[in-house]
Amino acid sequence: MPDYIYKKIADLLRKDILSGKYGSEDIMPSENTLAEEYSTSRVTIRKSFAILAEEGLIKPRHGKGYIVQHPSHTTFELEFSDLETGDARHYHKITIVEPDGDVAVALKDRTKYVVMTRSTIIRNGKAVTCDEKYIPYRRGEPVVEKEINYVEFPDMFAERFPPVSMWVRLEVATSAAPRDVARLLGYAEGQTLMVVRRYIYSGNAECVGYTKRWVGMDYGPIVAKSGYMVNGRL
Amino acid sequence: MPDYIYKKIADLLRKDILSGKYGSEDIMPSENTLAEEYSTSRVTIRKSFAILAEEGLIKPRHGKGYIVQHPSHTTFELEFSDLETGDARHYHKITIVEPDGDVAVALKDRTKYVVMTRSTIIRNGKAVTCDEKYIPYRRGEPVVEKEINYVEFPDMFAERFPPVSMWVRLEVATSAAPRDVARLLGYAEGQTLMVVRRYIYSGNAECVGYTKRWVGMDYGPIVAKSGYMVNGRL
DNA sequence: AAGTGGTCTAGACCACTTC
DNA sequence: AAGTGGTCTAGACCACTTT
Repeated sequence: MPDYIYKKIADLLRKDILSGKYGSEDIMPSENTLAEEYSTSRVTIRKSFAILAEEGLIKPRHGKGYIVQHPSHTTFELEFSDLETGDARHYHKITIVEPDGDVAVALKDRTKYVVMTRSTIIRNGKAVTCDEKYIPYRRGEPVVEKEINYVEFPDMFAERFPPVSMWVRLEVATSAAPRDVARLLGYAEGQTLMVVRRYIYSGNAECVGYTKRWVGMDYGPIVAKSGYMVNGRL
Repeated sequence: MPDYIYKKIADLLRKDILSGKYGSEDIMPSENTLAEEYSTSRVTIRKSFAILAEEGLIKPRHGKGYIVQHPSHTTFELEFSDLETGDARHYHKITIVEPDGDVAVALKDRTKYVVMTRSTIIRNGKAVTCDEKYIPYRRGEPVVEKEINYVEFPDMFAERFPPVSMWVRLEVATSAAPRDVARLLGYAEGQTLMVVRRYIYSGNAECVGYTKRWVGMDYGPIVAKSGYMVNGRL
């Protein structure tokens, strides 16, 4: 829609890269050359190049020029949130337990007690995941009401930590379902299921939360995407 | 090291956001205000804001101002490549087969024959994954030598498609291991294993390749990361 | 020495939002 | 009408790379 100069030029240059006119390791025309060619200022050309650089198509080299770099497709973007659109969540259990096994390892035995929340995601009337959340227990805090209201993790910790200083490690693996989980999802005990684990770390590298999602066969795969987009479309 | 003005100001503003001085939904001081405050030009302030916007900490609103946005940690970055450092790859089989089952679905029955390559990744003397690759067969092309030499997918297709116009869909799920796979990885037939599938699409949305990785228990989890980085460190 | 990208300035006009 | 971000210009000086 907009006839912005920098955008137009970026589109033209991108096309030249995608079409193969400029191949990998080639050096693009210089900023000054293009500024003159398109009768515009150098700043505008820089803005066009900044777009392509952001997209990973070129890489600037001081004193040399912009070098064409075709992407290698080894980095993927994965979307994963607690709330999936159209799904319902059922809460089954909220208890205070002593951490053991992977929970103790994840939270590094920092606290004697953790709040454990167990819930399932219901899709088409069937439980497709079994989610467990473990949060260090703090004496004197009202537990049940709080935990049940917060579904998204960042909110959960908003009052304890500045949310922006947290980060999450996500793991996907398989594991044998324990009795409770198997029953909720309708499988035999010991059935191998996909498990998504999340470790929530605070800014000072402390693990302040741990979640485990047992994924049923009906849930579908975990999906990630990679590659080069044009106009927001792959 | 560098005492660039725009970087310094970006650091100061970031600190103010992380410390909570500016909370979510707050409006940052205007470009003109900050330009005067720091005795610099508006363009330089814009550059500082551009950094924070790129990091996802603020969002510009035309006519209003820059609005603080604390990240929600639902997007993860996943690294996945054929070559893992320190691992060896053994090739077991290269055949030309008629696609059926998931292979036929993935490649949409576009070709009568596909080249199937089966290999395993060896770690500490043990097969930890079983990888299968399916590529549409083109009559008259030298198959075996080519396929065995190319391990990374982008290279594999470099001569057929401009690599930059490709993208990859990655799926993680579980599935029962067939006989051949189970034998190679040392499990019983039918054992549930984690499976990573990749669909390689060309620019015109055609699926031009399909890979399946059966992941053994010793391989470790698929890992992704999310969160806010400062100075390249989480 | 010449050319490149990297930073920075001091203006200008426009589109959008709020009062 | 006033303030905001969005675009754009025509210069300037610097650091780096190549010749």
